[in-house]
Amino acid sequence: MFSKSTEYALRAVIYIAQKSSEEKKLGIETIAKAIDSPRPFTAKILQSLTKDNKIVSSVSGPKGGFYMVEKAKKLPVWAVLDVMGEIEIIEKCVLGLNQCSEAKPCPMHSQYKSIKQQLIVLFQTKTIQQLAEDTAGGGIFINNLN
Amino acid sequence: MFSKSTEYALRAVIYIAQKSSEEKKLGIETIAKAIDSPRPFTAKILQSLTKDNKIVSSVSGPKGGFYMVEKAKKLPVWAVLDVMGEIEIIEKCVLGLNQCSEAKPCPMHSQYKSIKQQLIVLFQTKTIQQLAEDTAGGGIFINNLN
DNA sequence: TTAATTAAAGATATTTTAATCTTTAATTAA
DNA sequence: TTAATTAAAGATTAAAATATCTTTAATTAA
Repeated sequence: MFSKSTEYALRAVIYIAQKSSEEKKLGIETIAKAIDSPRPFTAKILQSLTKDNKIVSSVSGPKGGFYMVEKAKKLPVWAVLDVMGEIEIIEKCVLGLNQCSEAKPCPMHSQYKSIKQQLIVLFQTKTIQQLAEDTAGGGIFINNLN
Repeated sequence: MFSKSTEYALRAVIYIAQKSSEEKKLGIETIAKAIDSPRPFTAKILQSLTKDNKIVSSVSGPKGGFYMVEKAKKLPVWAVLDVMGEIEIIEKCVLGLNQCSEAKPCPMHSQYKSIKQQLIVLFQTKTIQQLAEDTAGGGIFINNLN
């Protein structure tokens, strides 16, 4: 459904939310290994999530790394999708029409509408922290290893 | 949700189902104009839908063009998605894990499962002909014009 | 048979996405 | 201050998706 960038972004924030705090920062090496993603590409993605410290925070130098503050962990998954520019993917018309709406619908519109709404609700209500907690419990994974 | 290729493919088959028959074939020019898509690219896409005459049929030469037989019009939208290689997009894990399953789920798995199932049912039950009929009725569109 | 018309096929070009690499800047601790 | 460590930034490369162009083959009608 989403781009590779977004998949890595989601896995990264779930991992960072689960393992980091202001006292315990994580290096890019550690993160990329944990979520099984290409290191330099993951670094690029984290840079965009770090803009304005909105989702991920970072500090350069020794003992530095990436981390998330409690407030950020409580953000919905939607916040990540928004930064990654994926909102449109969910919202846009199945047939790719520029303005497909109630007033001027495509033939899939009325059927897709309710499914789309469920996707939006899911991503807007589910928080990063909830996903991190699920993963911490065990038996739920965010990488391809094993 | 889908690639541009697939969006054009869906719009094209809906139009062809609505306007063509074995006696009335449609030129690529006509089709591309009707669905507001790039002509040569649309031709390429129709070529793949024409493979084995499974979905679209074609005849070269004067009075030739593209058309669909009644049996093909009754195919589900899923058949088009399959040819276009989009099944994976719907089925695959939200976080991009290679094998995300009941046995080894990602943290979005259980929540996304039911939405995914609805998408599958929608595309497997809705036929090309049904979409064509909706469009023929007026007030429902498959292009960006007007 | 010839000319016209149309799709098929294949080569090419452009754009976007994915990924890597190199240099710079920031921070820390010795 | 110096050396080590780490992310930031930007340049570069690679691959895939999107789009176009040109040539060939098939078909029809004059």
